[in-house]
Amino acid sequence: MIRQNNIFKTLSDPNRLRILKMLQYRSLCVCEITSILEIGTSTVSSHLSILKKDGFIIDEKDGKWVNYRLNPHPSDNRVASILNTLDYWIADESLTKSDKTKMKDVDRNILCAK
Amino acid sequence: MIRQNNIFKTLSDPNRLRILKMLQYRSLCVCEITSILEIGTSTVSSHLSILKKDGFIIDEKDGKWVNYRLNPHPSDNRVASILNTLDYWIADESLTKSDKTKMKDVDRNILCAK
DNA sequence: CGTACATTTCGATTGTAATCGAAATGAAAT
DNA sequence: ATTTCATTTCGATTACAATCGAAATGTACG
Repeated sequence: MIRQNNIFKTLSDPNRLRILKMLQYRSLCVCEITSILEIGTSTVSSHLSILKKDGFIIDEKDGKWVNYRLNPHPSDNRVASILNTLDYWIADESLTKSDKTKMKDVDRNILCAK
Repeated sequence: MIRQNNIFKTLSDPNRLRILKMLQYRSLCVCEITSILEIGTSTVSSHLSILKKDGFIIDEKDGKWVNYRLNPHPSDNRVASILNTLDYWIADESLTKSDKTKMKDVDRNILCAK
């Protein structure tokens, strides 16, 4: 099997879907996402680079932080379609709901300093 | 990670996408699909059961054959959306084009008898 | 009912993606 | 410029999905 440039592949991972749902509400830095998903920082970074490669998200440097947010102008129509109707495609189940709750309490200044 | 009832997961495999594209044109039995994809029969059967489980396709018994075709009435709205605009979501690249060509020459009566 | 044959199920193998921890990178501040 | 700290990259491990071949199932037909 040859090519693997499949947006469905990118959307097939539950943690990547959780990230997209979180970024609906506001942009987040890597350490915030790490704290909410409770997986390793390097794993989160890897997921973010996959989402970025396909144009689902963009990154913005802010000092020592890197903020990620949903891409407002995706070049791929299909990516734009998904992002415009994210709640239609990705159901709001218990996990994404609790992620949302956690987002309110997350503070990168407290959180990310070990 | 808990749940894995993800239609994107189902759509993430290239062979399953090829199957959906082929079924756009007409229904096919397992041995025809096997011959076109050039992978094992049991593998094809497994892909078909995954596509069926999520409601992308249905099966119809026809004697010793089982014909598979696109589900005309999916209960999941997202599945219906994908199937209604399949060419939008799945680009028609070289592989799916050659699959289409092969479909014309495939005859289950010649093909499936070893 | 027994043979033929399409399909499915099962068990094992292989390939690939997700994950982790450590090391490297890069930016800010002292 | 050196330290601090967020992030990324790298290498290795683990988990899971795709694949295969063999055995089981089910249906038609003689």
